[in-house]
This record gives sequence, structure tokens and C-alpha cells, in this order.
Amino acid sequence: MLSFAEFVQEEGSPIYQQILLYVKRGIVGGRIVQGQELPSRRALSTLLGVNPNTVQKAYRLLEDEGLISSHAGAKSYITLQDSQLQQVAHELLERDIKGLVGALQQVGLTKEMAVELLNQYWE
Amino acid sequence: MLSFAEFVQEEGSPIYQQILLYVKRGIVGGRIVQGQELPSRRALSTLLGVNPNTVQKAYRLLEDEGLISSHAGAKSYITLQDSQLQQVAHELLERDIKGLVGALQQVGLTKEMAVELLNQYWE
Amino acid sequence: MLSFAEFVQEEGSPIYQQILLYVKRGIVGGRIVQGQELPSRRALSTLLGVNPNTVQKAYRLLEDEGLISSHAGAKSYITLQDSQLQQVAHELLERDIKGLVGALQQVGLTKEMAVELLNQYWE
Amino acid sequence: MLSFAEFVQEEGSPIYQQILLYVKRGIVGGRIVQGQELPSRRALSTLLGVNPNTVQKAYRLLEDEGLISSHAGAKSYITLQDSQLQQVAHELLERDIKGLVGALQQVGLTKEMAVELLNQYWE
DNA sequence: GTGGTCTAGACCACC
DNA sequence: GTGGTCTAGACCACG
Repeated sequence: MLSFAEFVQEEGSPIYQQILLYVKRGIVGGRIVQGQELPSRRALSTLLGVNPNTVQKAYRLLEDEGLISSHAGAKSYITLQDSQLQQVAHELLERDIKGLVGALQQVGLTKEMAVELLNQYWE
Repeated sequence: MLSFAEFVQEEGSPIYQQILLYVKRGIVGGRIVQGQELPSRRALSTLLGVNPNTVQKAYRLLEDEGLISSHAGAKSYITLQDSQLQQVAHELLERDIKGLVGALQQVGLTKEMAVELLNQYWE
Repeated sequence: MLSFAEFVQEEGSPIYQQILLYVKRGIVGGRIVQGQELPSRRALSTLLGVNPNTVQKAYRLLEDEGLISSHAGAKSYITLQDSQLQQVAHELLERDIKGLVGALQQVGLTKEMAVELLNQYWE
Repeated sequence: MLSFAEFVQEEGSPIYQQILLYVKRGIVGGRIVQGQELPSRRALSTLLGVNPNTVQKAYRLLEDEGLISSHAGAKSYITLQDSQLQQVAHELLERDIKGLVGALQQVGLTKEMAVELLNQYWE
């Protein structure tokens, strides 16, 4: 369901934010949930090799955004509507692609070179 | 040489690392070349709206990598060798492209969709 | 273990160095011994009325010298060996006494006057 | 008149404060002045191996305290009265001796050991 | 609760 | 003017 290899630290940014992004991407991609159920804090913290508190913080932020719902002693569930999902997906893609395009343009690459690099690194 | 519009904060990561990356990309992209003066700590900090110490931290790391040279009371200069430039360029590109590919794969995109997005956002 | 009244600022020198010296003197004087816990960064900073970071800097230097040991999330402990203690004691005494002798000689005192002053101020 | 060997940096404190103390001690000890004349900023900076600006700062502080008088393009003269001299001498001695006594007591020395050390290091 | 890091502002020494 | 350091406060990750 979740693989550690996918959890690449965007080095520098706080771990709880990396987890936040990771979970969001998993939700959008449909791979992090079994039905509507999120992995438990403890399971995810073990999987990612971080402190449970850190996962807890990410989950709390997700709850603040209204994407999931948590109750003490119970599992966490995804509560977002399809309309929200579209928006979250859009935010994520925009964030990712804009960051890269800006970076590649700064080093002077052309679009063709960028596409070639993308092909080369895709797998 | 440096324009504020180009300095987009990759939200989340430390400011000094953003500055570090920004300067490196400027070097690789040829906007900053060997022997050239860097903007002073104060000048750049004012331009970017951050504390002079934050710029200094980035400059010190650049100096640790041997890319620039700083001395008290004097300006800072770019001092990297051509052999280093290739390596820096490679590091930057790999870092940027790997980050994007990982993120896009996490949300479940195919390579074709990714290329299309890249074309769309390139400008 | 540490009392605020004992912490007299040697005006002029950096606070973190004063703390460094104070802890070293406590170790040499036997008030702080091997295996003992140090006061936490926050506790000592509150006691001395300085910023936690200032205490941390002193602690980090002590760790660099191998006199204490710190780990994130855990307390800091004294870890110096007996062989180190002799050396630290020697450094401290030499530093203190040389500083005084130099200062008194600069103002033109004779050794007899200096001894008399020492007796007078000892309490 | 002045010897570099006497200028021992009380490491850590600002250089201009060390110079300030050094000149005060020289005045009290009667060794720094020729008649009432202070060494020029340039002469003293060369002698001590520091920047003229740093000596300048120390001289300005001495002037602020009313101990010397400076005029552009002219030498600096000592202007303090005998009553002031007594006070300055007292301040200096008290500062020096109190600092040492506190330090030695912290390391657990007895008065007898302190006197012995003083004798041993006097020359 | 612990220690570790990032950002900030003021000061220092030098040119 | 320049770069370097010290103190400060808030935040992070961990136990």
C-alpha cells in the first residue's frame, strides 16, 4: 500500500510537511487508502521511520483542512468530496510543476531539453 | 544580476537553502560568472526582504563548497573552477528532476500526462 | 547545584564563554561531577536570565571538548575522564592567575601589594 | 614606553575594550604617558597590531569619560585630576582582583593556595 | 519535557 | 562600505 521508497524527503523542509504532501499525493493518486481508511499514526510512523508525534502533526493539519476526520481511539477516515479532490489534485500538480519549471529555467534549459530529461528520469 | 522576481520561495524549505540554490542556479545558468562580485550581504538581504544573517549563512555554505570566496572587509567573489561547474550543474538538475518525477508518480500520472503538463506550464 | 548568585558576569566577554567557564569551574571545584545531569538548556537559561540558545552554545562547546554528552530528546550528562579533569583544572588556574598578574603589573603594583590586596578581598 | 608583550588580549571581550583597559592601566601605572601626551592613534594601532579605527574607538570612550582630551590633527592629552586618578585606580584594582578571587573560589582554592600561585606566577 | 535549527537584529573589526 | 559574531525567540523532532 505504502512503500518507503516513495517517501523521498524533500530535504530541508519539515518532516511533518513532507508527510502532509505525501499523504495528499497518496489520496489524489488513490493509493494510500483502503476504502476510506487511512493507515494508523503508529503504522505510518513505523513505515516512514519517524516519530509518531510527527505523523500526528501531519494528520492534525489534514483534519484542519477538512480532508480527513479523526476520533480518539478510532481510525482516521477520508472525508473529502469529489469537488475537493479535484481542487487538491490541482494544487498539488501546480505546486510541483511550477517549482520544477522555475528551477529548470533558472539553469538555462530549453523546453526540449526539459522534456528529454523528464523522459530519461521517469523510470 | 539578481532580480527579486526570480527569487521564488520554495515554500517550506529554509530560506538560506533557497538562496543557496538560487545562486547555484545563477552560476550554472551563466548569469553569475567566475571572478564576478556577489551582491553584499546587506544588499541581497534588503532585496529579498530577509535578515542579513540568512544571506550570510547561504554565502558561508557556498564558501564551504569552494564556489565563492569571502574575506572580512572585502567583497565576496565567485571562484569556482570549470571542473566544479559541471558537477554543480549535474547535482542541480538531478535534484530538481528527481523531485518532480517522484511527486508526479505519487499522484498517479503517466509519463505522457507529465510531458503535457510540462509543455503547458513552460510558458 | 548551580546558584545564580555565583554567576557573576565578567563584563565584556561573551555570555556563552562566561557560562562555559562557570561550568568548567564547577567541575574542577567538584560541585559538578562525572555522570551527573546538567541543568536543561531552558532551566539554566531561565535561571541566568539569558536566551536558551546562549546556554546551548556553551553546552555545545563543552561537548566539543568532550566534557559533556548531549542527545536530542534526552538530558545532558557530564562525561569527562579523570585525566581530562587535571588538564582542565590547569588551564583554568593558569588563565585566571595569568590574567590577574598581568593586570596588576600593568598598574604598577609590587608583589607584596598584590598579596595584600588578595588577602583583603578574599572575604 | 609601550610593549606589545604587555598587551594580553583578555580573549573574548571586544578589542576596543581591551585597549581601553590597557590605556587606563598605563595611565594609573604612569607608564603610558610622556608628560601628559598619549601615543597617537596610528602609533598605538601599529604597536598593538590592530586597526586604527579600533584604537580610535577606545580613545573616544576615554574622552567620553573625561580622562583625555582630543582635538583634530593634534595629539591627545590626559586631562584627569588627581582625585579622578585615585578613583580610576580603585575601579581597576577592584575589577581585577574581584574577578580573580571569584574564579579561584569557584574552583575550590584556599586563600593560602591562591597566594602561593600568585607568588609563583608573578614573574 | 529534552536538545537542535532557523530567522532576526545589533554590534564588532576591518577596508 | 565589507564580512563575522553574539544574543534572542520561535519552531522542529524526539522521548
